Amino acid sequence: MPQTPEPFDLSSYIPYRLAVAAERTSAALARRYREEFGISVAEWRVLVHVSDAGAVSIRDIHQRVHLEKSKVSRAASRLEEAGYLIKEVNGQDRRLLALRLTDKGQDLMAQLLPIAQAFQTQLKQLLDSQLEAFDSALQVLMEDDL
Amino acid sequence: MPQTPEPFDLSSYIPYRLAVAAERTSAALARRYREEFGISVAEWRVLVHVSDAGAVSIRDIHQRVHLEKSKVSRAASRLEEAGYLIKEVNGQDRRLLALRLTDKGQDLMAQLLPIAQAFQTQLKQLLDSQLEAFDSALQVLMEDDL
DNA sequence: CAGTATTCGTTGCACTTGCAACGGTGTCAA
DNA sequence: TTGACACCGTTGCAAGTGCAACGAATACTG
Repeated sequence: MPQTPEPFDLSSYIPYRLAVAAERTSAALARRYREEFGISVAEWRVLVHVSDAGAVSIRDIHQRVHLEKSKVSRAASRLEEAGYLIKEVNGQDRRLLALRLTDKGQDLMAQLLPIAQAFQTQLKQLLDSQLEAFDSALQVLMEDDL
Repeated sequence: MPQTPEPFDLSSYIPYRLAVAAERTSAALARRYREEFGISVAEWRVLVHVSDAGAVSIRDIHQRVHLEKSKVSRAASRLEEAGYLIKEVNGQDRRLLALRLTDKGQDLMAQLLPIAQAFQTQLKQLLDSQLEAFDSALQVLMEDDL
């Protein structure tokens, strides 16, 4: 019996499908604001959290938005250099930073958020009846031990 | 009316959820063979396609497994250097390469494939009743224009 | 044919990434 | 108070990445 190296169908392999779908989705979103605003995905996540939560530390962002702390640090530095946010030292604990949006940063978010919302709406329409199951599947993959 | 910068919940944002789920899944899989076999995700995809399709070109792999051609080229070079595959020139069209697994490469796949299959099984069990909808949602995200 | 255009895989380059290590700061117990 | 320890953000470094440009090979066109 020849040991056929049992064919493996990558295109039905969940980690692969997930990676491709995520990459396409991120790329589609990035297209919508990278060229116009020069914002990367990492910077986008930092902006969202700072915009939402006010004065946050690098560590806060790291924990909340699933980014390496060095990635957060560098994204924040780029955003600071671009004038979208400022870094202050936290008075309570001087190891911590307190990141805040500048006016320019708030203007930026006022432009970015509608784009992001529209994309979310588009995706929801696309997924339609599968949305609910899709979402709870993602929840499992985001939280369970793998 | 103060223009509240309408809160944006990143944790319910599909591109974000998808990215996190994909990253966790890929990381979990990579853990299972990176340390033991020293194989990256790109190399894994190349291996799978070469293992499946026999003598393939860089371009074939590029189109089939969603990898930049330079990424494929470099992954293939690493795999060649590690002795898992060989590059021959295609006799019909000498611009093309024909990648093939070596015996060592086939041995490697014989070890990797069961691990990959087991992980797929684990994921299917985890997703369970949502699996079908999840899969067709991924199909949409992989194929439709976004 | 000759000459141009196209395709293939590689590579140079600038940039990003992950990881470990670092200095600066705070905590806690002796 | 002092010393050991833990935590924060940054950075050095090696490796990986995307993109454009390249030489080699082939296809096309007149």
